[in-house]
Formats: sequence, C-alpha cells, structure tokens
Amino acid sequence: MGTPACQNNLCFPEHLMGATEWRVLDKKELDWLNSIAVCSSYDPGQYIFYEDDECDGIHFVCKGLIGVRKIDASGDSVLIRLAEEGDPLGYWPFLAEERHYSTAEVLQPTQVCFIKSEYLRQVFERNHALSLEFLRRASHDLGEAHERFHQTVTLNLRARLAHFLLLMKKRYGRVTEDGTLLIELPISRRDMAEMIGVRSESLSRTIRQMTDDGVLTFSGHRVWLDTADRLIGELEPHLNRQFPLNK
Amino acid sequence: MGTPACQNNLCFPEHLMGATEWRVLDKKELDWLNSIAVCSSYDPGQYIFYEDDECDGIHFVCKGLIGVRKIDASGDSVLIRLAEEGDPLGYWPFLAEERHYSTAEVLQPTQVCFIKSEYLRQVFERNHALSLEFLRRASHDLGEAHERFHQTVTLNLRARLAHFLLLMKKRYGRVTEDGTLLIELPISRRDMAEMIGVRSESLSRTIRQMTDDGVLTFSGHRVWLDTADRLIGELEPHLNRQFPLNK
DNA sequence: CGCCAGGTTGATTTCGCTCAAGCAATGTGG
DNA sequence: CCACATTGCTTGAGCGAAATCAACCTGGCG
Repeated sequence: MGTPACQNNLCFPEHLMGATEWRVLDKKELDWLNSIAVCSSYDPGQYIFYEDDECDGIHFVCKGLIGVRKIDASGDSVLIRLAEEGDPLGYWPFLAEERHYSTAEVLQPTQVCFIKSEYLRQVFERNHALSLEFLRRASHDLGEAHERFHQTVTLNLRARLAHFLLLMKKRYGRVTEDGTLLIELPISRRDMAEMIGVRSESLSRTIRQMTDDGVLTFSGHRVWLDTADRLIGELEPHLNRQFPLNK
Repeated sequence: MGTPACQNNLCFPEHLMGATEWRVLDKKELDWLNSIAVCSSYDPGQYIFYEDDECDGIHFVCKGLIGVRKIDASGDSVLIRLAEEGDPLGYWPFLAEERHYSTAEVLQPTQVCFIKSEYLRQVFERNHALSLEFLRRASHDLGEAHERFHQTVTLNLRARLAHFLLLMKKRYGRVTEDGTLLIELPISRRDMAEMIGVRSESLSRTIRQMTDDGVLTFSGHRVWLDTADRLIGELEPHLNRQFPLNK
C-alpha cells in the first residue's frame, strides 16, 4: 500500500478536472469529493490493486504513471494500457459491479486518490451528467479495445511498433531545437513489448531492423525520428481506411 | 432493408424484458416504446447497418441471430460477437454519439425493432436508472472485449477453440438422452474461424486434430462431447486463476 | 571490482498462414 | 434427369514471422 498524502484537498484540482469526466461536477461537489477522497503515494514497483481483487471504488491518478496489466501464472503478462495524470483507474469493474480484471503496477512515482463505492454511488445518483460522461468514456474505450484487437491480429510486428510509436508521440513526443522529432518513452523495453504483444527479443530485433533501415534511432528510452512520415509509411501496406493517428 | 413487422406492439414483450436493461422501465414506458418502435424482419445475408454508418438509434433483437463484425478493405473480417434474442444492437455508438463501428449481418431469420435517437433520449432523460443499466452493460462488454483480446494473443488455436466451444455450450449446449453433451452451433465454420481469429483452414485442421485425439466429434454444425472436462483440460496449461466457464 | 538486471544477438523450432487442390452437398439450366 | 457451376468444408505442401532457448553484452551500483 502507499502512504497517505494530499490531505490538503488537492486531489481533484480544477485545472486537471477540465479535461476529465469529472468536469461536469460543480465546485461544491468537487469540494466534497476532495474531502472524502483518500490519497496515497506509491513508488515504482508497488501495486495498487491486483486482478481478481474486490473492486470497491475508483482510483484517480493525480500524478505519475501506472501500468495496467493482465498476468497469468506462467508469468506471462500483457500491458493493457498506461494510466496517467487525470485518468480514472479501475472505473469499469466498479460500474459493472465486478472484480478487478487487471493488475495496476506503479511505473513512476505516483499519487492517486481513491473514492469508495458508497460515495461514488451518491455522486452518480446526484449528478446524472456524470454517468453520461463515464458512459461516453466506456464506449470510447470499447472502440479503442476493438481497434487494438484488430490491429494486433492483423498487423505484423514492425507495423505494430510503428503504430505504437505514433501513439506515444502524441503524449511524449516533442520537436527538438534541430527540428528532429524526439519521443521519450516512459517505459522499459519489456513493457513496450508487452503493450505491442510480442516477446522482448522480437522487439529488439525489430528495432534493430528499423534502425538499419534508417527509419529511426533508439537510445535507451529515447527515440529520434527525422519525421513521422516514415512511421506512417510502415503502416501503408495495411492501411484501409485512415487510422486516426495524425494528431 | 427489412420489411415492416410487429405492428401489434409486441416488440418489447415483458417476458423478454426481465433479463435486459429495459427491465427498469415501468409498464407505461414499455407501452410507449412499443408504440414508437419500428420493427423489421430480415433474412440471412441481409445487413442491418454497416460500419461507419450514421448511428441514429438502437436496435433491439426480438428474435433471430445477428453477427456483428468488422471488415477491412482487403476483405478480412472479424466476427466480434453474436447478437441474440433480447440483445441491444449498436447501443454504444449511440451512447458515445459516434458512427457505427461495426457491421451487423443477419445470420438467421431475424426480427428487430428500432428506436430512434430522439425517442431514446426522452426515455433516458425520464428514467435515470436506464442509463445506469446501459452503463453497467457497456462496462461489462468492455471487460469481455479485453478478456477476449487477452486470450486471442495468449492462447494457441487449439485452446481458443476449446474456450470458444465452452462459451457456446452455455447457450447452445444440451445433454442428449444417452448422456453425452451436444452443442448445436448456430454459425458456419468460416464465422467460427472469424470469432476465434484464425483462417478457416487452420480451424479445420485443429478440429481434425482434436477429433483424432478423441476430445470431441464434429458433424456439420453439431459437436458431441462425452464431457466438458476434456475441453477444460485443453486450457489447463494456460489456466491461471479459474476462467468463469463452469456455468 | 564484481554482480546483476535489462537489453541484444544468434540458432533453431513451431505455429498458423498461404496457395492449391479435392470433395461433398446443393442448386441450375437445358 | 444429367452436365455443370457454386458453395462450404477439408486436406496437403511449403513458407515465414515470431517464439523459444541460450549466450552474451552493457551499464549502474553496492
């Protein structure tokens, strides 16, 4: 477990809320949430919850990075998604009234706050718009899940890596002084491999291959690209209707 | 398009409603739905809507069987799920206010009724509980999608077939007089292959293999099993915590 | 300095795909 | 009623992408 933190009612700071489903709450409701939320700090390697745990509320990521994964007994794990600042965590087992379907492992120093089911139900009951917001999010996530599924079974490793990097570019990419594109990946090779759904050895090989082909340059967690076009080019052969990649 | 049908206000018969999200509606609301729902009959091979179509309401399956699939330009298609009696169809692009993400093809003679967005919004507005019901369903479907994804990337063909059959058993399985288990699959090999995410040739081979191993007996759309245990056994090597299969 | 986790590389195997043919059941038109 | 297409399924041969097994770097840290 993490250590308590954030007693100063800043779990749901307004500047963060604007972009989330919580934005439909008014000042008073937010204050109330802040007053009842239980906040914790976690270090990398710690776990927030495990697959199959009882789900008794929703976590909200105030700061940091969390990996949401499914693990089986043989140690094989798949990194399903990353949860970042502003993301809800475990919202859907709560809504479906089921157990946690995945394990949440902290990847970078993180602060989350937790709202218990009973309180959540009160908020949902009081504010109709909030359910609609979460409904929209669930629907959106469902679409993403299908899209991802389709791509993982359809595309080869190289195209999947290209696609993955294009997604990471949105959040972690920036243009350096010399005009080249730099992506600073927040996760390890192993985690990357898990997200793409391959063994890390295969990922290594593919990175080498693409480096040799001059598509990109890797150095630790940093990726340099002259332009994103080459990556998009990798997807061409598979491209049916347009991917929603170009930000 | 299908031909009009069901003008006699039986689209939402009470006996069907009990198990669906519509159960939270009262008699009056159901009557109203029946009065404004537009019903149609479809034959196998017809389409109810296509991916990327505008979504202007929800369909409700009164009777029959529908395949929900995604198709890409190269003709590759994935059968995402089956919609049966009592299921809503295309509910979530409606909720998310997006376009249809999939194509609905009729697999068996089917009757569906359609409720236009404007009416739906009125019902949702009036009855708060209904949104929560759909929210729960969306969350649940989201979980299933992830589960399925995980299995498709994790399990090999044979285990996936076993898992698929165990799922089909729930709905289409029965015990015959001589005590053996019979599953009458409602879909073709090709569709089965699409659901499992493999080529139909590979499916054929795997069926043969499992037949030779004495796990099951196929004959057309019928599958005989002495016991489900053998199928569950196929999953053993991969089994981490218990799958929720044993009904 | 040596250890160790994370990452890379190499050799080999395997699983499922592709391409191609065959077969059985059903339909169709002369 | 027979010749011939069509459709759905099965089988075979060969191939290729990624997994597996195993060794080997490399850089950070006690």
